[in-house]
Amino acid sequence: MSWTDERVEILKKMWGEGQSASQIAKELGGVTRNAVIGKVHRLGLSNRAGSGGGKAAAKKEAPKVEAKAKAPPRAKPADAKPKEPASEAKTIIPMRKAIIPAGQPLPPQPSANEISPEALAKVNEIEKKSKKISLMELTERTCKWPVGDPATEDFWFCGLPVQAGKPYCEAHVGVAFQPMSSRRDRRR
DNA sequence: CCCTGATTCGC
DNA sequence: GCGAATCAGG
Repeated sequence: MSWTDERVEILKKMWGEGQSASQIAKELGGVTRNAVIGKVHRLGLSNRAGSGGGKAAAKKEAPKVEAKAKAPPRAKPADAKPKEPASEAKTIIPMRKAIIPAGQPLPPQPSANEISPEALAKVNEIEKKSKKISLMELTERTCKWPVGDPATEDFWFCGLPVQAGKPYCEAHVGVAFQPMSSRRDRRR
């Protein structure tokens, strides 16, 4: 496949809409996300926040001139801390009080100190689908949200896949961490 | 592990 | 110009 005008247009459009490179690649077909990213760069629109008139694109220099040989030195931290989730903690629901050091800006203060009903409903749903894994089955990419009573057999961990470095699945993240604000409006 | 974009460099 | 391999991060 080659970058025809049409394909480039689609690329520009989708990239402008904030679509990810992989999504664009998938849409276009015949190209990988790397190809898309490469093209984006070549087109000079890598920075989605195009400098509309001013060239303030001062990025940090990356003097990494690695030899292109083989066997790159992969850093392996080998760091594994299983944390300590269940322990006489029936109600682990993190309640975020006002533990903010005074004198801070606190820009987005939505005065909503409750867990959104949506999030709760979501949790109820996913808990049905939860994998009910045990403590030992927890990995870095399984939701560590505890469900049930640790003192009984009715206890398990959600176990659903987490996304980024978060300890919980998407739904539980929503309950654990108060969203800065309800984001129900989408710009488009 | 999944994902994201950024960069390099042989082609 | 192209994009796989790699890097860097969530």
